[in-house]
Amino acid sequence: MIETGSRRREIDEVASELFRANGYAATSVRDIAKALDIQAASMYAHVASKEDVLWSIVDGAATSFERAAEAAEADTADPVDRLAALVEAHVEVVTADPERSSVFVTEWRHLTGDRRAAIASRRDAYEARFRAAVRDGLAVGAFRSTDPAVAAAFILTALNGIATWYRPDGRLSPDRIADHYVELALGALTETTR
Amino acid sequence: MIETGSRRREIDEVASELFRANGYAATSVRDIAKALDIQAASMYAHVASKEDVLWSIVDGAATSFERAAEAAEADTADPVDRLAALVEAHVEVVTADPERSSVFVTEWRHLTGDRRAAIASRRDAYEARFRAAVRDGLAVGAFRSTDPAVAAAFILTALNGIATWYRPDGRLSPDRIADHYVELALGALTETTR
DNA sequence: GGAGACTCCTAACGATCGTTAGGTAGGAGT
DNA sequence: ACTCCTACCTAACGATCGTTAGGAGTCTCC
Repeated sequence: MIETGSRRREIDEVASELFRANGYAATSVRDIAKALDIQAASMYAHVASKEDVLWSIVDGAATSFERAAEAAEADTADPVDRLAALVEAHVEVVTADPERSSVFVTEWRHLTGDRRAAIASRRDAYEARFRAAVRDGLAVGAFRSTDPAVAAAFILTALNGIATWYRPDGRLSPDRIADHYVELALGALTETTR
Repeated sequence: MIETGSRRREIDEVASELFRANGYAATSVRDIAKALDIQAASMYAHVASKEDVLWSIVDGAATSFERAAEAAEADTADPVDRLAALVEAHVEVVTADPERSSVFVTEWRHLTGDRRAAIASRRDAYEARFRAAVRDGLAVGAFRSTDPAVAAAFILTALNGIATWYRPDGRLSPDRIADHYVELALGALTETTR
């Protein structure tokens, strides 16, 4: 077998940090091994290939986002509340594991073949949740007239940016960031007094 | 000399496309040369190193953003109008050259030494323009109470996302995108009726 | 105490990387 | 005619890449 052991998890952790800091292509297997104080060849007792490490990280992050979004949508019927819950859930996932999230957002394109296609469509399905919330909000007259695709892209890219700059020891707690982003995202869509 | 000739500009164009599509680290000098139908070694008649190509692209893009922001700020005294002008200018620069802009946003970290530090501080100065507009808008009571740093990051990362998905032959014209984003960005900050 | 899983080692493979050396052909300016 | 410049070539350099082969300790469970 090749997928067991706690070492496997350490590899993902260390690799996430390196991939976020330097990018997947600029990080060598020897870099990851060095951070674990082992030889590069020893990596292959735990992993079949470098791309497998990326896949494991990206797949795990994608699953986290999907599960959080599902839970957020489950107990909110109102479109506005649903969008707020989606934003909050996204912030929570990102801040809970910024390395993994950042790699998911920026490095998934280095996957090849079926895996890349699978992530591309899962990303699209995830974005569709936001588009649907915007569309439904428009339908009930809660949001100012706008293009759902543009609005969803606006909000989602803003959310993904958090993965780049967030640091656990920073000035802002995950909760405060979530509050801010919910306010900003909903504010962008609701009627203004101007 | 090494910096003249129109071939030099073609290198930047082709390299921008490849860097945006595959990333700097995953793009070889031979890839760029192949797209120009020349040998890899022939690249070095025009360019001193691979990093020089990245620098030329990133420096050019940074200058474009700086100039556009300066012009946008020049003829707008009101903070709200100024933020709107900054957003509009940013969208214009991105849509005018999405490849270059995308490389600027995502690949600048592969620069090394002084160049990397210089771009980091220029990026920060650029972001400071947005923070200042938000802060000034708060001061005159035009914006809902918020954290200027968070709000600026929110808007800027949303703006930078355009570089990733925008295609000149897409559904939306640069003008329509600019209008949408101005509306969304200002809406995020101004008082709502809720 | 033997088996099997887990972890890591040294050594090396072929491929590809950025880059340099040295040379050639054609055009422009004198 | 001569020289310079631009633009490209072939050939090759040392380094580094992801990965494989083959072996060996340590641990747990029967």
